[in-house]
Amino acid sequence: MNYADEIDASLLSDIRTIKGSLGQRVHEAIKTAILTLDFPPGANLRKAPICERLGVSRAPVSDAIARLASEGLVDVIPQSGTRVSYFSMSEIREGAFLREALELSTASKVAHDLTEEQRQKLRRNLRMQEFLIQDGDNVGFYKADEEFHGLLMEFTGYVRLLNFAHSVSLQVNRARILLLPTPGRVAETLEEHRAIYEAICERDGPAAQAAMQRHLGQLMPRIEELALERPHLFNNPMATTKQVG
Amino acid sequence: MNYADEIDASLLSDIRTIKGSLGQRVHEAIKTAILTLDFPPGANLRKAPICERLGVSRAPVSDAIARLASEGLVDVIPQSGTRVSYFSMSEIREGAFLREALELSTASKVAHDLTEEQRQKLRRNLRMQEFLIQDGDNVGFYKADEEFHGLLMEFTGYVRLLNFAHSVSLQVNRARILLLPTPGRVAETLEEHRAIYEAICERDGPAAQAAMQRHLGQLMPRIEELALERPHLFNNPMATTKQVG
DNA sequence: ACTTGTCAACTAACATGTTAGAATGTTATT
DNA sequence: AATAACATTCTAACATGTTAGTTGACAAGT
Repeated sequence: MNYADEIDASLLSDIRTIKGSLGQRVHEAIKTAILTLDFPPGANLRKAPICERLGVSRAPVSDAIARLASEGLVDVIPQSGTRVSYFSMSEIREGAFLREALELSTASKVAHDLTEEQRQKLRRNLRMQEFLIQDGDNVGFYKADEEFHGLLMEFTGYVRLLNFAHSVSLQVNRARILLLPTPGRVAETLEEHRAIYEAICERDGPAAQAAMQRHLGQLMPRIEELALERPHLFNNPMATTKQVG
Repeated sequence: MNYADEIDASLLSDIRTIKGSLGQRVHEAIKTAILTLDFPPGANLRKAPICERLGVSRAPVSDAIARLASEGLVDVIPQSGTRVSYFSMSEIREGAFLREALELSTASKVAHDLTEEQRQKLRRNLRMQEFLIQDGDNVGFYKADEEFHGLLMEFTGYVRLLNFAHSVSLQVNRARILLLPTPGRVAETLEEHRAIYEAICERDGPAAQAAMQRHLGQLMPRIEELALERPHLFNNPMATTKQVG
């Protein structure tokens, strides 16, 4: 009854290039493998091959697994084993809700106390987005998009907010990686960013929130589609894979 | 240069009464000691006395400390030691911001899709609050207050939201325990809860958010006062204790 | 007095051995 | 054939030994 859901530890990146303690390095390496689907949902995460591949003992690997469990990327079954967690629409919806909550409050606060210097940084970022679209650089645009939201959170003065937002939307982002970029979407995204920017510049908190809400509201419907197209990545894992090859 | 900031492991509760793995039990016991200030900010958290007191080896204690570190209750100094974290106004302000973000989105969503059954539960809770105030039961009121907010989050259908809210406001709550209940405050609180309830019943999302914001806005000013009254609990720990005995 | 360097003591981080519970396959029983 | 008892084999959880980096005290030099 083994669905070939064993991990291939050779897919783990070399931890010697990562900073921090061994525990942190191992955590980082496994996390990357999970997010890139090298370790697919449902895969059995066994310590022995990981230790062998990375050349470390079980202690730092246990440490890393504990971190992954607290992030929700793996499920530890007591006294039995550890498995890469399936995509869960309920978790993803919840993550999207939490992220929206944080982004809305962020937009409101930044609209309230934006400085001129901060405004210029946003302006520059938007110009960069324009350029990257014209250049057809989708990967670059993705990063600029992330940076736009990161800048807003940075401007709140709450230094932990950005990390927090990342952790709540981790499941959402894991699923988002699977979304193929649709042609017109980048241009729309830019327009939505512009609307947020303009509301903030006018110190209009509610308008900034509304614009942000419209922007974020675009994502979930596309992920809901994904769940129908590739059900084997989601729980319940009993669903058979017939549609997609 | 030791400011008598050594822990007294005998203050740890017996872990035999707690459920879960040893790691979870140890975590729970230490967490309680920190939140009750039995382990004061700045205290050196040494493994040996903890192991001795609880009758366990270092492994589950290390596990517990890792959890505490991820919650921000302790600071691990690599290769050196672990200390109970000081109260940090920046962390507390940030926690309050995050909690507000979650509570506002929660209030809005619940106002949107409240069922009659849910309305009745809120109604019952409010009646209980009234009774407890008349009864002079402050501790009971505190719990009913928590339950009120818990109910709202439960009604969103997002099962992890409540845990999340707890974790973000952990630092806020740790400080809140030190606030002495001021006489008129409970009655005011009840009024604020009522305003939230009524806005929600009228399906008025923005009004529910506004009422929630007024409610939550009462807390931080009192904590800011606390920071001035008892500076030795906060960083920086160099501040001398002269005012309070 | 004020650095600077050495050393001893302490601790987190890591490695490894041990225990006990869960899953799975096998056999015995009906 | 279905099922219940059993045994085998996993693994997480736990215990304990080892390593290496940090800290602080004290001594020596300025």
